[in-house]
Amino acid sequence: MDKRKRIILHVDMDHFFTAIEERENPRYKGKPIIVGANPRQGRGRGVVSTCNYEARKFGVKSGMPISKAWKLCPHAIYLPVNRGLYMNVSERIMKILRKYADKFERWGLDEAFLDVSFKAKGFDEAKEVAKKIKKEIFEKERLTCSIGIGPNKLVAKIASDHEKPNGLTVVKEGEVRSFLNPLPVRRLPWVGEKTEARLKEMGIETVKDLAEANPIDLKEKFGVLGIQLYLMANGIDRSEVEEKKEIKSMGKDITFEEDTLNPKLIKETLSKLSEEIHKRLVKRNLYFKTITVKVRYDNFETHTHSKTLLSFTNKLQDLKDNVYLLTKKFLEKKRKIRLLGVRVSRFISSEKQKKLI
DNA sequence: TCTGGGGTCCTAGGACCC
DNA sequence: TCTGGGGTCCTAGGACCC
Repeated sequence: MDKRKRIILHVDMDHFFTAIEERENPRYKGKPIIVGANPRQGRGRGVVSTCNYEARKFGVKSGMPISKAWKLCPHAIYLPVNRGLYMNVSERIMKILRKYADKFERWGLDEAFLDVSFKAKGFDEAKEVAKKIKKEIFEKERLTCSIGIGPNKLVAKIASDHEKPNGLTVVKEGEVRSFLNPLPVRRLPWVGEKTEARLKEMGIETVKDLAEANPIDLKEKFGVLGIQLYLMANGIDRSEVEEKKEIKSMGKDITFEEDTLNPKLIKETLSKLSEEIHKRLVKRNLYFKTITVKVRYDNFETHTHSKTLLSFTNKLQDLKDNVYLLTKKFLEKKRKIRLLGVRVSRFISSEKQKKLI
């Protein structure tokens, strides 16, 4: 085990999707831009994926229903999610970032962790590395990012969010406690709406409250997460920066424009979803074993049915047959369907599969 | 004639991340 | 206000094996 103190950077691109759209279309500059579902004059059913700072001035936020965004800011420029474009830009940025790291971990399209413990001797040098990174990304891609530096991933991640956009926040070991203590628990990773509410019931609202809570109580209430929460609140995070190796599952969901019971539409949609997933499987050379179908009814109630096959397959027909079979169970309910989803999991690579035969 | 204990796999649901 | 689509991980019960 290496005893050297760790120095971790978290790089977070500023409002990534809308920043790319602004760059590609200079005439959008200075105007509110919202990337997400089609607003359909306020009748759209998706959510806001990303919005720029001009749109945020009107109260628009990511994750918000697109219909609400329309009410707040009808004159914004509404754009669909151009995932292919963002993925290309992301690839180039990750390539830049990787050069600066001893160890590298991509986190979604627009974030990454860099362990620079060897490349930088101390936090001051790490700060210089961060400045270089920002400079190179801006020169090559005309995009800005916010960077947090800390003794572990947890602190780096929270630090990158501290000052945005185009921020740079350094939190050294000795400063971790005073940095974290005043924050609301919601700022910690894995604390979402539900966990925040349950903590509040226990009288825990700030990170300081959580750090001073009884870990036994937390473990009882939250299981593994309870221990994790206690450690995080005390600034402890030993998780390594490491690139995730293999994908665990692959799926596609579709929300209908209107809730439906139309058997023809349902069958066609299931076919399309299966075909899309099959394409991605072939591209990655994967065989799968488990199929899951997801249905969301008109009242947002969501259920899944899944089936594990006796052996691995990569055949489209196997996928479709099982998807239809699993969906049948849902259709018997005669309730209108809002969303359909198909997911496959438990993979094996084609090379390994061939060895099995 | 009332039944152990450990391990693994499968299924369903739910919270959370970006 | 009315809730996307891409994922990961955890929990809990039941089946099944030895």
